Amino acid sequence: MQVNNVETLFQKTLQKSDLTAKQQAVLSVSLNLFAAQGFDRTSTSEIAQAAGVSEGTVFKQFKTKDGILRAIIDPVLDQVIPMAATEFMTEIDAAKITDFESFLSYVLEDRMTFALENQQQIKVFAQEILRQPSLIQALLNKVQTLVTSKVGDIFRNFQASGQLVDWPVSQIARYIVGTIVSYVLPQILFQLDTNFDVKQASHDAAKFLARGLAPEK
Amino acid sequence: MQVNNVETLFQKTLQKSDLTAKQQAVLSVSLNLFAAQGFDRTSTSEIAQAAGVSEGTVFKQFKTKDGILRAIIDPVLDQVIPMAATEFMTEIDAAKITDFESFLSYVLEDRMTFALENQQQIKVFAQEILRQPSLIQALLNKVQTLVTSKVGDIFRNFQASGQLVDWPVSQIARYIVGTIVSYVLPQILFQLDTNFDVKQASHDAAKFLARGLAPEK
Amino acid sequence: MQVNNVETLFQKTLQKSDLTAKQQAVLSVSLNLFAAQGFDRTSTSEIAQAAGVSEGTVFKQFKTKDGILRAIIDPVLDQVIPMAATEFMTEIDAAKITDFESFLSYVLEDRMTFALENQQQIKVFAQEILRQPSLIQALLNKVQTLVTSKVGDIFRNFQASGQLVDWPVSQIARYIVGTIVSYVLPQILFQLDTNFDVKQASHDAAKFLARGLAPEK
Amino acid sequence: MQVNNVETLFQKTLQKSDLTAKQQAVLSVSLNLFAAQGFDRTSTSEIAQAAGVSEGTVFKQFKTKDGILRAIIDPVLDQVIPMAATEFMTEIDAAKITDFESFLSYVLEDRMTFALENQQQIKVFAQEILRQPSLIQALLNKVQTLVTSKVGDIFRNFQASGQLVDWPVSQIARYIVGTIVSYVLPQILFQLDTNFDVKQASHDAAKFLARGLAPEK
DNA sequence: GATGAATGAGTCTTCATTCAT
DNA sequence: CATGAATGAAGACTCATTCAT
Repeated sequence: MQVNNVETLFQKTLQKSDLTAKQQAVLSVSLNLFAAQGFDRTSTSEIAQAAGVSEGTVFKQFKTKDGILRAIIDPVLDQVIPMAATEFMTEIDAAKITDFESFLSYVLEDRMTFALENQQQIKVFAQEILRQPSLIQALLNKVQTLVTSKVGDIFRNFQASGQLVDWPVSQIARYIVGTIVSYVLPQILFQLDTNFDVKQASHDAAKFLARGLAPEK
Repeated sequence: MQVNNVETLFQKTLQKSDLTAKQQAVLSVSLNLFAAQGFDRTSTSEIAQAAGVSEGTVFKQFKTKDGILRAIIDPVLDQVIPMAATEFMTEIDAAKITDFESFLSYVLEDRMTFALENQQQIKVFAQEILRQPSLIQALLNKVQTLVTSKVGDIFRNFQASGQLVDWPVSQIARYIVGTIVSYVLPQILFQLDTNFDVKQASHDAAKFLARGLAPEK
Repeated sequence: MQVNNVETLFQKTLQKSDLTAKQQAVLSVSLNLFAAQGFDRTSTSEIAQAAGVSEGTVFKQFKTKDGILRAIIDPVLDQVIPMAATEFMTEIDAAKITDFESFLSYVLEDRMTFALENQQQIKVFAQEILRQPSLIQALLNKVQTLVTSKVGDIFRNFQASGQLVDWPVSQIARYIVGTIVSYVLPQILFQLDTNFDVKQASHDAAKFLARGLAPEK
Repeated sequence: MQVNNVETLFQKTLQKSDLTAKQQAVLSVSLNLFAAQGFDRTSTSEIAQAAGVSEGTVFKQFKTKDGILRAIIDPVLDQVIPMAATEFMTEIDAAKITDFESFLSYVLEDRMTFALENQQQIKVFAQEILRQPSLIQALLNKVQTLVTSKVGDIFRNFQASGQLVDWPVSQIARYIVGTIVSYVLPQILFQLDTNFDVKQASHDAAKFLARGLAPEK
């Protein structure tokens, strides 16, 4: 399993861009500060100081404070997420898993790991979504064409093989996502970076979901 | 079923307090503004204007802007939530539901309705939690003593009657809460106040949960 | 002769308005600073300091720096100028001067005195006009209806009595204004507040104009 | 009649100087921007962009922003104006005009054309003079030695031939300049580049001035 | 000579908070 | 208790200027 780390991909995106080392530092520092204390509670002078640059430098590149936020969010939305989604779909295909519970276990572990490894970005996104819910639509749009059809196919396969109940795709997806969130959100909120056993958690959750989503006898 | 509406309870709490009409207006307006645009993006002058009072009045009673936030959150935390929890527990007892799926259906409908009727407060809480996760601990602490034992008892009853799998209480609760959230969060974020069928949703979710949490054969 | 002093009228306008003493100080100080060193070269902190108020006070009332400028220019445009024009017209009527050169002498002295007594406002206006010539149109519009017809009547009277050449009103006015400007502008620019003899100047200029504008034999 | 165009002379001066093409572009662009929107409202980065050079280049040659302004004003003051004045004086001499009104007509047309063809420079000068009236003294000083004596001679000639009233030179000059300004200033301010008939205007004004300045009978 | 990233002092503006009336 | 003018610290942002490449 090769989980996609947005952070890593994000860094690569940065380096590909023509940003100088200082500008990259600004973005990197801003991400951390925004995640830790929120966009509104982070001042540009704070960013400048933490990045070791002058305040003018911050604005030279990003024009406005919102520009910094966009410079963090947009590439994730435009490049990282689609890239990660593609990789994820490819993996699933390659894994050729025919047992639904194993499939779930695989998916859950992958996505939980993904979420835990990208807590910062997720926190920034979460804050942003609270004040601008349209963002989630933008995010969904990016993934939709790719995922929807693919996920639909997979679900239909499992339904055909008698392992998945005949409910709408959206409903099934809802329960799966809800379950992932129920594990991941507390971790992110409380920074319980300690001994969270992803393997155990995904195994438990897969068992629960597999049975809740088994076909009605 | 008598769902507890925080808003109503909140208003009652206000009236019991010795706040003047203007002070109550300040709190009421603040709640709406905080929910709609966030605490940091709401200025005290905006509050004053919307409440139809002078800027000085806003501070007369609450001392600071944070004081307003606390005046909104604390009573909910200290009085409303416990009160609601107590009522909820009493209801459950009174309902004397012995069928687990029916029980779930009842609980889910009740809590979904509760959440949908208190979107404002929940949004303010959500924002506040993102920047101060300890709040969730405070909230849990308030409910814990009351709920934990009670919920534990209930779960153990259903386990004893062979309707509920023998997993830890926390894990079972996690799945139930996760499922509720998966229905309620999108509604709150996107303000889809239109035709959301709580009855249908709780019925579907109850079925899913009942099977996912059925004892292993 | 009762020359209208914009400054005095301006002060009266201020006092009639509901501005506090501090806000009036802000306007008064701004007028002087803008005149002395230009709008762009005057910082709001400089204004605050000179007015003996905090910087916040400056913005409390006028919202923006441009708001201060408008608070200086607009009342002059909307109230003072029309008022002054009316008074001026009334005076001319009352004077019942039938000799054209005497009339010119009277008018020139009056307007020169007016200009010299309101150097500050004129300087601010001049600067503003250079970057926003439409202002002059606004000014003309205020005075036009009142003055045009009146001035036209007067000129036509003098033409009828054979004392004024039969040129278009606009051309005649142009020469008169140009002559006034040729005396007044240097005074304002160089602050030669010393011994400028308005009486002598207006007498000389009146003689020049009366002959230049005498009917062709 | 060969009217002197400062712009052309200015360009020649530039080319004579050892400025590179880029530096010349900076000056040329600065002149236009300063005239259009004022010195203070024009940023050096704006100049750099409009001139198609880097921000550093702007300062390489002229050291400071004020340096650019001086690089525009000084050559005009030091070389262009004197050169133009000399040419003008030579022309007048060569024209050998003995009729005062014809003389005025010639001079007025020449200077009006000059002013209209150099609106940009004049606007920059006007702005600069408002904040630094000493500039006008500098300008006068440049022209004075040359013009004063010459103009004095010419006036005295016309006075001797009984065509010009016996007033001080400064007063006569004042009326002539005032009349020119009364025609030219509105044109420059309102950019009425359309059909302004210089010939007609100078003819009208010459007639007015000739009579206003005729000797007293 | 030319570049443009970097600088940091300075600008306008906002806002929570105070206090005399 | 209520008012709203006043405060001043802090914020986002601009811009002339420098300097290493």
